[in-house]
Amino acid sequence: MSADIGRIFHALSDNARRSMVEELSNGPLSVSQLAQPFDMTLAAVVQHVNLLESCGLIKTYKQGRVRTCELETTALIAAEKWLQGRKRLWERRLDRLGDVLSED
Amino acid sequence: MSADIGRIFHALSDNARRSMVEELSNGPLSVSQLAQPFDMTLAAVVQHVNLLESCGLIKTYKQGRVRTCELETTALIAAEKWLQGRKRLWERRLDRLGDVLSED
DNA sequence: ACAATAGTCAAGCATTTGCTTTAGTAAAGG
DNA sequence: CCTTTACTAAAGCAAATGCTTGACTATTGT
Repeated sequence: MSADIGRIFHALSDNARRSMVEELSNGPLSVSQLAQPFDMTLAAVVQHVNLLESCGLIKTYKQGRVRTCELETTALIAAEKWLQGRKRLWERRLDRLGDVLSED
Repeated sequence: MSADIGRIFHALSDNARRSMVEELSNGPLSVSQLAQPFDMTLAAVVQHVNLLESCGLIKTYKQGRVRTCELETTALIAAEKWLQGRKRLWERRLDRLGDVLSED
């Protein structure tokens, strides 16, 4: 569970993979379509796609010879929740601190 | 701006650094205190702290010989916003798709 | 049947990452 | 003053990462 969070953040730390996720948030694309904006081999793009799928950021299905990639929100939500959790703890602490300071 | 997002995600992709952020969300700690739970040299922890600070996840100030680390929410919020943005686009697209399908 | 398209697999390679060790500096405490 | 504490800076190293190339498979179009 919390080990997966690391893999999600790692996936999103790469500029190319983050761009791919951005493209896919506008709708599904084939691997070749996804590869088009990038100055790298199709083989490299496939490796990125595999990594994105393995950590649950995208889902893919193949029909005929074309593999279609589609965004999956579950990993996105998991990462969001982790960030919110840290922020919430921090803010709650500041609130308690404020309470103590405003005592008379 | 969007280049920084990559550095934030990269910082959070490491288990040790993510644990440090988790610890710091409960309140500020000195570098030595922060290092205590980890099976690694202080020098290694300092390197993590430097990286966390350089991408805006934490803030540090030194007084005497002790350097205190404190969580900063700005980077946390930036990452959260990016994730929300992707999720929102994707969900809006699903909504439009639903509208088209429910036409009579 | 033959070629073009779409993707896959494996090996190899330069760079980056996460550490370590060693050698320092500066502030506190006895 | 001398030692301990808290951290820092630099060099080095093994493992991981992001690519490439080359060879290959499976589907589609002519």
